[in-house]
Amino acid sequence: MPNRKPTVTLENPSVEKAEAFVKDALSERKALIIIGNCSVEYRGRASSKLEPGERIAMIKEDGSVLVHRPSGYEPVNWQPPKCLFQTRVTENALQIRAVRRKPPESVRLVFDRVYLLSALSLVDAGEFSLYASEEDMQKAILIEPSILESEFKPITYEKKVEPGFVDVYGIDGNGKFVVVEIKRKTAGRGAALQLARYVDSIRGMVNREVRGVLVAPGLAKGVQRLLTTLGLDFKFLDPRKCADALKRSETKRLAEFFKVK
Amino acid sequence: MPNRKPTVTLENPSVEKAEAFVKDALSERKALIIIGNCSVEYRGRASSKLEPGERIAMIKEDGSVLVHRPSGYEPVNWQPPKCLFQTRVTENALQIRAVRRKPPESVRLVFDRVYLLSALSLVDAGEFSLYASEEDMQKAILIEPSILESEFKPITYEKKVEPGFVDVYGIDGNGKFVVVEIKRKTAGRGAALQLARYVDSIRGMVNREVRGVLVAPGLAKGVQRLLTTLGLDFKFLDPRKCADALKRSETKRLAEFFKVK
DNA sequence: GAGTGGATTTCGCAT
DNA sequence: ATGCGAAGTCCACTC
Repeated sequence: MPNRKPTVTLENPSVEKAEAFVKDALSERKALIIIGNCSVEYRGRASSKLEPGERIAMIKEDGSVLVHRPSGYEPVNWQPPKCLFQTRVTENALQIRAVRRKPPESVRLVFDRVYLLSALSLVDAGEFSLYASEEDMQKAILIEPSILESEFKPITYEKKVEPGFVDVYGIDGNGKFVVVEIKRKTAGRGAALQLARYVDSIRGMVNREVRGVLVAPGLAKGVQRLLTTLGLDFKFLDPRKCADALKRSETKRLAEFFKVK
Repeated sequence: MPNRKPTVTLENPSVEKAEAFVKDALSERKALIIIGNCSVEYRGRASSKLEPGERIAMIKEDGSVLVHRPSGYEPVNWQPPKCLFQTRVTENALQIRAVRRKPPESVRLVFDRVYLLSALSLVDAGEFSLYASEEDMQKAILIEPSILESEFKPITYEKKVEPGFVDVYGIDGNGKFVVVEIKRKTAGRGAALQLARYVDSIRGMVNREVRGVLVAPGLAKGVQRLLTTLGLDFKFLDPRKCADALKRSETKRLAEFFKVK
């Protein structure tokens, strides 16, 4: 397509022009942005009424609908994908009804004024990848302990109150007790000191040698040295790798493992 | 403001023009829509990377950010309100960073092409009211049984598998057992027949007279007659009224009542 | 400020 | 198709 136009825009159209434009865009399965003064009614699992005001409405290619106020992260009204649309002009207002079955519900937008209308033909094949959160890193280690170190056997795990730390306890190949401290970002001095405290407190409780391992995708400057001083180990672990490990493990096994939680 | 302009729009601006426009809009706390080819990176509780593609980005007056692909109800990337922004041009691309503390996270949008840019000064004071869902109607009756009928005492309630029906059981002022069938919309023949079946099955289990009451904001044509034939009662109950009842009852009491669930 | 429960949750995955 | 659990859930409200 040499002459594709990603956006076709109309400013301050008459209600009639807007109707034609919207009908056209919807029939071509284009995404649509409508900015104007509107009221909204919803009927379905619940009901709602939104008194007139200036908002941003978005209809997407898959038939989802979003009505956004000028503030707030969440849409004030919406409809999930696969809606069917009905557009018409009533009492000099542009009316759009979005209906879906299962569950049966509908949203009706009534614009008495349209400021901006834009039909979008967007091409988006970009891959989206979400890397592991801290909790996921913990999961990955529990499921595939070898990503920490070969022969490592996790015993128990714990979710700490303090943000930024999630722990795993286990036994290493030499029978030593291992305390694992996980950090999803570059670990600073605080992480090392925190871990040192845990190791110390556990030394008094366990009848074995105790090792401390700091797990993170990187170390801040000087922390490596601090770790050595404190007698702690460090294991480089990229969240991406954890994400991979989680993907590898069948979800089933994962679910079973964590349903105790 | 006699000459307010709700939307100021720029089509296919150069990256430099876009930068100036965005900085301006952000400094004036305007809402902003940016449509173009972009990649997105997120770092925070987790991390994510979104490869380039054509998307709709929205920055709202409260500093929330939404990045929408042309399909899907949910934003692919986002940031809740109260973000701080940083805008600049790097390698001929418009870069916008939205940062927030607590939790510390950031989203970076990089547009190498902007198709449409619109700064919005929207006025939206319209009130939003959400009326009761079917479950809410049930709650309302349990909390304030008098909205069903005076002297009604709920005993137990049940959430049915079938969509569209939620039940309450109780005793009325004459000591009769009452089966309540709730419907949030105009009740049809099916509702009446369904209720009749329940009443019948319960008559065999309870050592009292059993009444059936259909609760709904309206009846389809001919259903009133059917109810009479089946010996069932009808109670008009507007979801709005239930919503009011819920609002009246302190949330505390409500929470306590339903934490058993 | 942290913890808790609800949502027109939505979404994905297993049954 | 249905049900169950997770989410960068978000959000409102209690402690």
